[in-house]
Amino acid sequence: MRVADLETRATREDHEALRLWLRLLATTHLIEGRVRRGLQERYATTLPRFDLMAQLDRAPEGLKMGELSRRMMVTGGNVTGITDGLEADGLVERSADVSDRRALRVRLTPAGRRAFRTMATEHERWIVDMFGALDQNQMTVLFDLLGRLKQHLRLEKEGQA
Amino acid sequence: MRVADLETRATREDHEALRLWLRLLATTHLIEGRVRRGLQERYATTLPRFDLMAQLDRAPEGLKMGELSRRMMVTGGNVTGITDGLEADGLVERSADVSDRRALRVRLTPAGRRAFRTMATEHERWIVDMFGALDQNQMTVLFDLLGRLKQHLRLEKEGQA
DNA sequence: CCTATATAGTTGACACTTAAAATATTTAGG
DNA sequence: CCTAAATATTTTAAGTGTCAACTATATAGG
Repeated sequence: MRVADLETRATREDHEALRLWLRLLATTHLIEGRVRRGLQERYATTLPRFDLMAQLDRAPEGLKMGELSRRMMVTGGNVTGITDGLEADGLVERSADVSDRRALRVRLTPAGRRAFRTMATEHERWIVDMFGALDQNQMTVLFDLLGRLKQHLRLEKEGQA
Repeated sequence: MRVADLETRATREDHEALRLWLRLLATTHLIEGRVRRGLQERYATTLPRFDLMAQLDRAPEGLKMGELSRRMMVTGGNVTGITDGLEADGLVERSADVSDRRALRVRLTPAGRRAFRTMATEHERWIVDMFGALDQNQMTVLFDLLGRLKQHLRLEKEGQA
C-alpha cells in the first residue's frame, strides 16, 4: 500500500471481512471528500444540501419531511436543519400537507430546480470520471455484490424488528 | 427496491456510474450506522474514538498527530478534538516528540489498550456477521474492485498536485 | 547567521449528525 | 365519543468534521 489511510490499521491477521470493510470505508470517504470539495469550490454549497435537493428533484410533487429523512438515511432533526437553510436561501419551500396536519411537504422552488440541475450535470461528470477506473463489466459486478451485501443488512434488521 | 434510501434518487436514465456510487454510499452508511449504534449501546463510545484507538493499537510506540490525521483521513483539527476527549478519559496520552519539538506523540494508556481490545473483539464479530452475505470468493472480488477504484482516485489526485 | 518558507499542532467559526425530549395531530380500541 | 398509543416534526445538547487563521519550531539559501 502506498499511502497510509484507514486501511493501514488492517494487518495480515485480521479477518478478511474487516479488511474489506476498511477498504470500503476508505474508498467511500475518498469519493465523498472529492464531491464535497467540488460542491464547495464550484457552488459554495454542501453535500447534504445537494443530496436533499437531489431527492426533491425526483419528486416534483414534493416529499414529506419523514420521507426525506428515510431516503437520505439521516434522522429527522437533521433534515429539519438542512431544510431550514435551503428554505432561507429560497431553494426549497415547505407547505402544509392537505391530508395530515402534522405533516409538511417540501419541494424545490423554480430557482432551486435550476440551481440543482446545473450542479447535477457537473456532479455526474465527476462521478463518471472517478469510476472511470472500472469497465462496464466491473461496474456491474461491483453493483451486484454491493446489492447482495445491502440486501443482507436489510434482512438482518427486519429480523430484529 | 424494497426500501426507500439514498439509491431511490437514481433512475433508469442515470449513468451507471452514478447508480453505482449511490449504492456504494448507501451500503457504507448502513454498515457505519450499525457499528456506530453498537459502540454507543455496548460501550457508550463513538466510532471516531474507536477509530483513533484502533490506529494507536497498531502503533505501540505511538503516532504523531499528523500521522494520525493522515491515517484516519480527517483533518488535524478534528484529531485534536477527539484526542482531547480520549485523553480526558485517560485512554490515550500525549508526550513530547524527542526529535521535533513541534510534534506530539500520542499513544494508548494501558487502560486504553484494555478498553480497545475488548471493543475490538466484538466489533470484528459485527463486521464478520454483516459481511456474511458474501462468500470468500465474492469478498476477494469486491476487495479487488474497490482496490482498483481507490488506486485510480489516488492517481488522479497525484496528477493534480 | 538570518530570513523566507515549510511543517506540526491548536483554535475558532460554522455546518452536519445523532439521540432524546417535547409538541401537535392522527389512529385504534373500548 | 374518549383515551391510549402511534406518528410527524421540531428542538436541544453533545460530538464530529471542514477550513482558515494562528503559534511554534524546523529547514533551506543566501
